[in-house]
Amino acid sequence: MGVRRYKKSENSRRQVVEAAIRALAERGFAHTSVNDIAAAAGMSKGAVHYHFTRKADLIAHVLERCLAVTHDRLRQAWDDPGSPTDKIRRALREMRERWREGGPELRVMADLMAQGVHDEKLRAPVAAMFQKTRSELITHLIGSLTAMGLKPKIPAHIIPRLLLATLDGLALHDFFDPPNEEDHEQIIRAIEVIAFSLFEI
Amino acid sequence: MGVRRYKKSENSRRQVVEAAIRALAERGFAHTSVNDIAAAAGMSKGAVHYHFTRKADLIAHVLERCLAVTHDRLRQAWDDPGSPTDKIRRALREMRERWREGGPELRVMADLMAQGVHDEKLRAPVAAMFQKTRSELITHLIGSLTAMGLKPKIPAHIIPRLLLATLDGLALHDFFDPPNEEDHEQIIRAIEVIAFSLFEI
Amino acid sequence: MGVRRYKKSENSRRQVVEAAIRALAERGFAHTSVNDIAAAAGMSKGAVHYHFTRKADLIAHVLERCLAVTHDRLRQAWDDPGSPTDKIRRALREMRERWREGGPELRVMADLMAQGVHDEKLRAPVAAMFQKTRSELITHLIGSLTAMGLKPKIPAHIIPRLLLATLDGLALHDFFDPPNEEDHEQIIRAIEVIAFSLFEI
Amino acid sequence: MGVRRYKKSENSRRQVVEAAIRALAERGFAHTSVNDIAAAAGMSKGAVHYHFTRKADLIAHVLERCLAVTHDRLRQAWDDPGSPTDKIRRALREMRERWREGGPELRVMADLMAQGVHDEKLRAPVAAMFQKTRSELITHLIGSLTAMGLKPKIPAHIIPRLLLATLDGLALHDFFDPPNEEDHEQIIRAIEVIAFSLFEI
DNA sequence: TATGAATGAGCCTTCATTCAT
DNA sequence: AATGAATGAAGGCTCATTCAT
Repeated sequence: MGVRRYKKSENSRRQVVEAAIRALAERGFAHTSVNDIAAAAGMSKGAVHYHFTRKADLIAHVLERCLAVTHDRLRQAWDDPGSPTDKIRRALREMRERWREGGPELRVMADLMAQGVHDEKLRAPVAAMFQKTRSELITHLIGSLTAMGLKPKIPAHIIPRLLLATLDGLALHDFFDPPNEEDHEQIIRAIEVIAFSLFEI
Repeated sequence: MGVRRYKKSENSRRQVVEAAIRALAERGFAHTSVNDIAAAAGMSKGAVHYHFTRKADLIAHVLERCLAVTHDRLRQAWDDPGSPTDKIRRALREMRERWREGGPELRVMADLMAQGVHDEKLRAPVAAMFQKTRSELITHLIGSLTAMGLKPKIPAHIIPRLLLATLDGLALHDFFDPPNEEDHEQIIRAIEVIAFSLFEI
Repeated sequence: MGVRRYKKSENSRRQVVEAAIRALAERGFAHTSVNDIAAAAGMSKGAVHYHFTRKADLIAHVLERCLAVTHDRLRQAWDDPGSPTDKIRRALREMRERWREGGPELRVMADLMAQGVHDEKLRAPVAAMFQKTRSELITHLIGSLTAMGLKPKIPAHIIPRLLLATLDGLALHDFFDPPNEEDHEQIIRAIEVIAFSLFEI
Repeated sequence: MGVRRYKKSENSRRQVVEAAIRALAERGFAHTSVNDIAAAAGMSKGAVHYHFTRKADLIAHVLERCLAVTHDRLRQAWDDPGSPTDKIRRALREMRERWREGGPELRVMADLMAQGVHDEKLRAPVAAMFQKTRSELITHLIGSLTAMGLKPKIPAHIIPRLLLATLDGLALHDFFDPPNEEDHEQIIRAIEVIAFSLFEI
């Protein structure tokens, strides 16, 4: 009952966050004002600030949401049946595909990542995002790989950093200079090679 | 006298561009105003606008310059003597180190990328930068590796994309969540593992 | 039931007024939002506006209340026992001390004055406050002094104005440039000198 | 020549300050926006900010100017010929008169004084104003009085504080509850009594 | 060629006020 | 009687751009 009372607000908050993601994906952080977000959400600027006192608050929630969406998809890919090798292949492929389609969440994440280099307010949430993603990956991927009897050649906690960095970096390069379909396939294969190269056979 | 005047202008333009690079590296595109650039150049704001009517014009010239400088340094690093394996190791290490310092290049690059994602005018020069860097790498690195009798497991032109993406991605991750000294060493080792894993032994 | 409802409303109104005084004393009119007052009253912003449609309404009631409270305290201070000279000394000292703490009164007073200077609606109540305080003082202080056989050198009704003005003025000066302990003592002595100088010996 | 270059700017700055005084006198600090000041100065908001980066900067200059005007008048009153007693009488009278006419400068000073109680940014400049006024007074008044062979009953540096506080306090009371002409005369006489009471005969 | 002055649009934020419930 | 949600008007400030000199 008490909860009911906040339902409407929760809906509005969600609306704002989703509108923000849309707006940010389209114009980028540097060119998206609170006004733009309000317009995208079909609200007044004041309403946006009612829900998120500072723009930074909103951005933090945006990142959180982006992360959640990303993780959901990853988890789903992982939870589908198959051998560990299949899972790894599927997960890497899935992540790479997601970047490629350039869905709003990814664009936003990439944008905020780059902006965060110079914007102190963005730094903390972006760092948090990175850490969460890594710990997610370490749980699934590394667990499975070692379960397969593969022994990492380098400290296990380094591996997610390396793989995610590779995927993130590829995403950026792809954005500016998209590979053709064939190259794309080769790149995915190469990622697999890389991933397995980090383990003793 | 007419010539002189022209020359003076050219000098001033260069001054402005160089000052802009310094300013952008320090504060980032989003936080660098024309005023900042003017101050860095020891000129008035009006003077900057005299040389570059729009801020975007100036940025384009900044990009051009950055590219040239970056390539010069890369080539130099490569041209130092040593066996091919040494060269590769040194080059990877070199690139990684440069990123790590968080020097001007990273910041300017990050800006360009972020801006380029949403600014069509910047997209082309950024893409050009990526391509040039790759072709640079392909010439040297792959050449050396194959000269060593190593046969790539994947199409050779994919390899620079992969390696550079990895380095770029790592740079970003490092920025937000710097690894300790030990992890850093492991990461470099891992990069080498990755690099050589792309070739048949 | 009808009565009850009315009563409850009165209580709430009082709560709001008291919370407003607390909030205003702490942050000052210019920096106290309806939200702050609502928070101080443990209510919602909407509730405050239910009781006082305009913020100005509320402020008017705050003034009224402040006046009453201030006078009560003054009277109490005066009614303590002692010789007339003692009373005067004690009263002056008392008033000065109260000002010195920089307590709520000073802040509320400062607000009223500042607001009153430019807000016609507030002018009348502020003037009333001044007049009441003066007539209060004239009744007690002057009464006592003449009872002591002291004859004023200037019309008696001027004296409270002068003394209160001095105290008010000193309070402001002290606020911005607090005297050290020794100077403070000297100032109190000087006030006494001043007070008695207005009478024939 | 180099000086000429800044003439125009100096003029504009002065214009802004004077417009600010007018606007502040009319509406009070709390209700005067940078926009209002710009309008009063016949400029754009941007122009005002060009000359005074922060509103606080402008206010500081406003206070300075108010002070200067006030001091000029005081000095003039003081420099006119006459015996020291005459000078003192004339100076006190002059100061009191000035408050009474309620010229813009005085209104502004009173307003900022009161606002300063709650506004940290205003505090410093207001405090500076108080100190300057006091040191001005101490130079003239006390010097003359002691030159007359009058020995202060209280430490000399306290005297300006006391006198100015009295005058400031009276000004505030007068504003809200103006005395009639006769009382006004009595008040001036009383101030003289007070001033001389602080010295041994 | 270069400058100081000025502009105007836009940004984030605050806040009194209104309103449906 | 009271609340949470939403609004819209300012407010201070930044900044690319223009312009007379």
